[in-house]
Amino acid sequence: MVKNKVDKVIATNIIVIEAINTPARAKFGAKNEENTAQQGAQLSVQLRAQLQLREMILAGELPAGARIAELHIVEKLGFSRTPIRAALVKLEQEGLLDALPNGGYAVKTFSERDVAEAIELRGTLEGLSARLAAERGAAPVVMNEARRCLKDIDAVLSQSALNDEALASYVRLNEQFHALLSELSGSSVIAKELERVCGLPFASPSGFVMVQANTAKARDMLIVAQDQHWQVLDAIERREGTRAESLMREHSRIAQRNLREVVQSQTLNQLPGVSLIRKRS
Amino acid sequence: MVKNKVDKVIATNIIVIEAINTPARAKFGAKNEENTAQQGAQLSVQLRAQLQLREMILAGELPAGARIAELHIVEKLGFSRTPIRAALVKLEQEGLLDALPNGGYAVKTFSERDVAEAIELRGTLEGLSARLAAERGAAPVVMNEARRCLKDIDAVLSQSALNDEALASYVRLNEQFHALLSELSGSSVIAKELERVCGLPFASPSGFVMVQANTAKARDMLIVAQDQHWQVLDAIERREGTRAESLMREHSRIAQRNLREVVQSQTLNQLPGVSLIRKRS
DNA sequence: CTCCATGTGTTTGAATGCAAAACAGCATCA
DNA sequence: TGATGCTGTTTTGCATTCAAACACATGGAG
Repeated sequence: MVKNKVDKVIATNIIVIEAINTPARAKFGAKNEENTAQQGAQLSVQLRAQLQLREMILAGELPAGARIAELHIVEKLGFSRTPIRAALVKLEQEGLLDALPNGGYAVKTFSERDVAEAIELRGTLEGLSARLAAERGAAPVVMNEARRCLKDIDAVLSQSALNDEALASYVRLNEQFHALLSELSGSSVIAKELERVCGLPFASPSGFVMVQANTAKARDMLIVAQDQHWQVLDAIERREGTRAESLMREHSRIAQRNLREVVQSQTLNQLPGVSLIRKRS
Repeated sequence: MVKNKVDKVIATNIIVIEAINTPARAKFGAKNEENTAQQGAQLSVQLRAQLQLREMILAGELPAGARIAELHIVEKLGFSRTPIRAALVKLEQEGLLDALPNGGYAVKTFSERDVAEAIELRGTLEGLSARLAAERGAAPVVMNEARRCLKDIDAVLSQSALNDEALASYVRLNEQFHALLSELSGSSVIAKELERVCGLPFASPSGFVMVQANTAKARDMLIVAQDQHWQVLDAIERREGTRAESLMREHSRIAQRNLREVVQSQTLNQLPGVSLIRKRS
């Protein structure tokens, strides 16, 4: 699974942050090309342009708020204008670019408040999904998958100190659980919308998984999150819709807390996506 | 305001239904072209293609679920392939088309359940918006605009029997109020997502406004809805977040009820968009 | 009779050429 | 000195052309 590449940045206070909204969208964009195991080999030019552009934007190579000229991108990526135009349209719909009045695009910037609202939005949608799953009853197979996923997370968290690869496992399993959760409602409409929202920078369920590696505090945070995971499944099983909804909303507030911590510690400009967050509205 | 054209269909039982998701999206698509008063005159070719295509889809001219070949559209609209491709991409992101595995698109079909979920989704998002407005406090100017809008609706509803043009006024004002509501939270992120969801067929706040013209029953329904409008504003003003949220959720269930009635009475196939709703999953 | 292979035609994906519109810079006039 | 108009350059929007992939059909072989 090369796909689950995780960018790690060690900041001053031994804070490890993992931000992985890239894979989620990559899967989305490449939905029809699953047969190509090679990364950049057989994908269509447009898709490659889209992926590379997103990476560049998230890495901050294109200055936030700056106008993007097609020709510059053409020059930079070496593709023709047609697929690049298509990629730009896709990225605009994805929310990473703004369409300018007289043509062209600009790299979108997000205030801290925008990010907070995106997280709130995700919590609300996941809450809706969980409530519907509880009210309608969820498919047993998916429930079993979810339970199994949580058991795996339990196993990862059982160790008292988490190394980098344990953390990577957590992030992967966490993504998986949230994906299963959006499946539990059986609603493709909501699942699609949820997928969209998670594409916004840092709104992804594992957008911030912050760990102060040596202290137990960070692990404790994950323990709390994992308890919420179990309780949500329990609520869904007992058909307690409101409880399930509340739990998912509260669950998303962990990300809110992490967001606050991240913007306070200013040292993290290397993180993919932070360059898009402007300090003050 | 030619833009607010309303398609009216008189069915057997003197049921008048107004469906207007076209103008809302048109405004969205043409956001940067407000200076051009003429309808089809100065708009870019791509935009015209997009609008015409959407109209054709909603009118059912393209068979639901059928594959759309670019060349057919080119032939039909007379534009070149480039702007048509762009329009297709936009319409796919909008949710009216599905991208097929090997290129090309298909007209998306919606089960009754899909539509119900879209409405539920809108209710949830409007609820979130209302709650945030209440918790954070809303901008007084927007609140005043909203109040004024509701007073206008009151005036329309004051007459005991509603003729067609009164109904059209209601629909217009209703759209306006819901737009103001999404503005009240002050969240561009949520507003944007709400706009997206309202683009789905029939998920728009006035997606169904059903009136059995001669009976008082339909007018009473609007009276109820209007009361919810006022109560939401009241809740926001009193900073009662949960109440505001619950009200908007319940408000959306009026649309659910209308949906059920519409699909039961089978006579309405002329309505823009109904052809996309398939009977059984 | 069935199954596989090959060829043709249709369809999308990508590239390039062309024209029009927007922006920047400069010069001229008030 | 400031504002306005003109011109040249850049940039986007649209059309057309070229190439490659897929689907279907037809023919041959087992």
